[in-house]
Amino acid sequence: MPLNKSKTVYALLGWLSTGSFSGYDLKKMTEQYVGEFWYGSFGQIYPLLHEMLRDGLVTVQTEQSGSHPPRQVYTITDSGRDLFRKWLNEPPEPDLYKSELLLQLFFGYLADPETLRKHVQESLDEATRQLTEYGHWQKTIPKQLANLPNLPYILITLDSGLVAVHGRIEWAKRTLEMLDTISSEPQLKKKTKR
Amino acid sequence: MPLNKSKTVYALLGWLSTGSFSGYDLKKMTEQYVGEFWYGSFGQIYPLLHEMLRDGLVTVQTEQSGSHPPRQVYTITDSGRDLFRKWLNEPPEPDLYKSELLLQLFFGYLADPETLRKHVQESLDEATRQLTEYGHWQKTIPKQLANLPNLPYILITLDSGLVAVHGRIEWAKRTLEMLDTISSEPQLKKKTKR
DNA sequence: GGGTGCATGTAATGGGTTACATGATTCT
DNA sequence: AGAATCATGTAACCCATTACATGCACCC
Repeated sequence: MPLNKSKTVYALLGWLSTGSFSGYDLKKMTEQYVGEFWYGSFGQIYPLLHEMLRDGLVTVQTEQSGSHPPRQVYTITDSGRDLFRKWLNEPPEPDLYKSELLLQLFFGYLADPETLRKHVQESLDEATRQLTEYGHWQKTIPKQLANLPNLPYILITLDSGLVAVHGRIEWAKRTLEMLDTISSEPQLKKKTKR
Repeated sequence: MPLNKSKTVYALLGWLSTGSFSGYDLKKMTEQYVGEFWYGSFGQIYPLLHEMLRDGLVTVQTEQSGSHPPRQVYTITDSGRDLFRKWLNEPPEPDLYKSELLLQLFFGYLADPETLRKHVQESLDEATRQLTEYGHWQKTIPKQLANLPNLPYILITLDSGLVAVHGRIEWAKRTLEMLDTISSEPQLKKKTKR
């Protein structure tokens, strides 16, 4: 249903409206700063940049750098800026969310309770790991990007991640307890046929 | 990166392990009960069912029904049950999440603050609407599905949805306030060139 | 009369991942 | 010595959406 037609173009234009970058840079920055809610592989980004060049949204400068392939550094054009601004003010498509874990839990009565527990535990671990990472961002971002005009907006998206992670941690803990009570209830306990 | 190779097959097998259903039924049930974290279009489900039939995971019975195309009612086979159970105990791939709204907010300093506010407000409205819907489910599901063995598991996934919605509401309210303070700060206020 | 729901299906298109190819440099 | 990082790109594949085709029944 939602979210297609390579909105990733706008992620790239967004970065390019703050400076000139190579495809490699753009991939890395996207991963680091917006990876929680947006991403694109090299196999997607490089062809996209070529299309953007063809459509006059960006220009390239080739930087010879001795070894490895020369850096192709892209710069946004006025027409690229216009398109980007137009998109910024358009209504966003609804979020996209899919979870294999929840699908398994929904039909979980047919699964081995211990295995299920293990997967929820792993989800909790991952969320906890992310929480400490967010704590790190909250400390360093205001210093690193203090000069960028979009600092308050970055903090908004950071907040969104934090709320989501807190929620997942809460839920996972509650779910672990629930799974314990389920598997200890004798009438629901699985038996190998006797 | 994550989540492909039509795990949707398992959503279908999940339902079919509780009874026999047509493609149309499966689409509707999936939408209603697991739509928050899983979905598939008709254009995906019908061909999938044909493949599953070919692979011996299900059988069909054709129900003549006078008007409209005859219902193709699918029943899971033992081999289908085996495959489903195997999947249930396999580690799930990480959740997939994408948000165009957050991407716009991240680069929001270039946007019209009022428009951005409007989109966040719409997200808040949608979340609020979902909250009342969840309240409805919490009341009706225990009665409707009391006989199903997976009731406690359904409540787990419901809880997950509730936590997420509460988080989104919290965040949206906080974000609206933040956007207000940003746009009222004179040094950051946008000006049409004078 | 027109919209919605029932009911199945196919075809075109597109979006995106994964894998591959290449190869020097730097860190462990 | 071997892994990771820098750096760009192409091709195969595949998953999924969208649009289309068909047509009856029911409700407003």
